[in-house]
Amino acid sequence: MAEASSSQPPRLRDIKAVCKTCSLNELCLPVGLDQEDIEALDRIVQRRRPLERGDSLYQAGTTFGAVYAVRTGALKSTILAEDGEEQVTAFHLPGEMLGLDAISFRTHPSTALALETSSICEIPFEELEHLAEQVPGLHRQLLRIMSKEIFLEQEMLQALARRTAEQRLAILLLSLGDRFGRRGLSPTRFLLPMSRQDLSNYLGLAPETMSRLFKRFQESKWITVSNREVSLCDVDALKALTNNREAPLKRDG
Amino acid sequence: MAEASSSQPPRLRDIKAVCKTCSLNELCLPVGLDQEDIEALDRIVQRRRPLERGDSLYQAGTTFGAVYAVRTGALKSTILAEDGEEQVTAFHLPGEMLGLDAISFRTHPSTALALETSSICEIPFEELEHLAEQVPGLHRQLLRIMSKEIFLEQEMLQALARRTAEQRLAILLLSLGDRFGRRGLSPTRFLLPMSRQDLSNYLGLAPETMSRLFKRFQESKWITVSNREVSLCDVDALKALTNNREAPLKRDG
DNA sequence: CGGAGTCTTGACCTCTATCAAGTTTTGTGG
DNA sequence: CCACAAAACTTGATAGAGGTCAAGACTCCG
Repeated sequence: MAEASSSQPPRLRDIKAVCKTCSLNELCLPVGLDQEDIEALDRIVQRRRPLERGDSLYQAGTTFGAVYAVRTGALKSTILAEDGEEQVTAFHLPGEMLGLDAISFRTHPSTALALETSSICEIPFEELEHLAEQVPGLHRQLLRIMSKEIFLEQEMLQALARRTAEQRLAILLLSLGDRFGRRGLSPTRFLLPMSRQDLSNYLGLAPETMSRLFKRFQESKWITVSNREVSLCDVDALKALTNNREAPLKRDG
Repeated sequence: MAEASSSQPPRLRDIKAVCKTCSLNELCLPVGLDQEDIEALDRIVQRRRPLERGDSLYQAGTTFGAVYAVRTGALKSTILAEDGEEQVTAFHLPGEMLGLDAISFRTHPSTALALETSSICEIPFEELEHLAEQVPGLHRQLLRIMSKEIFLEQEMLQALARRTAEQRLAILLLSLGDRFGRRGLSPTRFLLPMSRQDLSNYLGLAPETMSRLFKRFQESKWITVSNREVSLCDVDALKALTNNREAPLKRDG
């Protein structure tokens, strides 16, 4: 993997490092931004001091001012349901953007919390729009990114909504692996940044069910789990699970 | 309710009529488009010949060229799950837009089918983007609309994902009423444009469950149903249902 | 009037939530 | 580094929501 390195200003390197596979990357590449444009984009990206576990990047209800990209660490988005329960609506891994859901109402509908120590890039939205007005193609690229981001999340939700608990877990594990894989990490062996509770909450399951699922998955030799360390041993089996609605789980032992 | 009427060119009236409450309306109003801009926007909007029940507006996999607004009638969006099952992902009522999910990949991820005879406005996306480049503010308005559209759908999915069957139905009925209400129709008494099967499919339930739910809702005096004719008799009760996760359904008789 | 499709109803059974203990891990202060 | 408390996680037993299967009843059309 060739790394662009020394011939570029440091901030730019950051963007590339952070956003190799994330939307920001797409901001630069397909619209043919030249070096100058990229530097302009780079100039508006702010580094923030790292968040500690439990810190919030933004709170639901606060005014929207920027979108964000995760450099390292992980965050969760949560909303407060009408009944007062907290609901995890998304996990954000390195290279991914968050805060896009606030664009329309100029208010964050969700709260973003760091699951572990995380460093974040902040992209002030005013300035991004301003820049986009000057750079042809950047604006439509923004549209495209948003549409995609949203489409993918929607797809995920759809997927989760009608599937059994075990299919949901399979889908999520594969998704996490895939996303870690894009960042150059192992797609089959990773540390879960989130607790079982966050996981089960996200998947719409009881924590107890999560626990039993992990156990079953392990007994079926599909994965290995130890606390937050996960290995996907039989990716094909997991994928097979997600496809057909039948095949509820047959232990052939 | 004052109606703007005769002082405007006919096509423009169409837009206003079609999009009184839909995103297109938002395209015009908040960014301060002047008459000239609105006419330019109006000029790119195409009328299509009406779709009959079962006709498709676009098929999944086909190239994206335009976004659409429903003038009259109703449509459903469906995707083909990996297992070959059709999944209803959305209903589109008069005044609402569809096709936005195709922007990022330039390919329609879903198929749009008319549930009844429907007339549709087509807005070629190329031209819309072109226009947006010339009209300051229109582009960011586009962003906002997309973000909102998507946020709302996401919210709906989230809502459905973790709720009981009966909460899902309550949410959907209220949503339909609300949407009909925005179009000037009764929010409490309307004809369902979709079959029970489509309904249950959309809500992620078995058709049999839908049937039983309608029965229970009726027994509880919350609604009246006769075939596709629905009356919401106790909106408060329905709303109460959607809020708390407890209160599974107590018939106090 | 008849036949296809849609909707309803009933019986049954599985999946997953819930309740209730245990057990392990994590975090804090000595 | 250890001890202890507080979380987090696991495990078992139980019950209920909702899926599935199988008939049966309407509806919509020609």
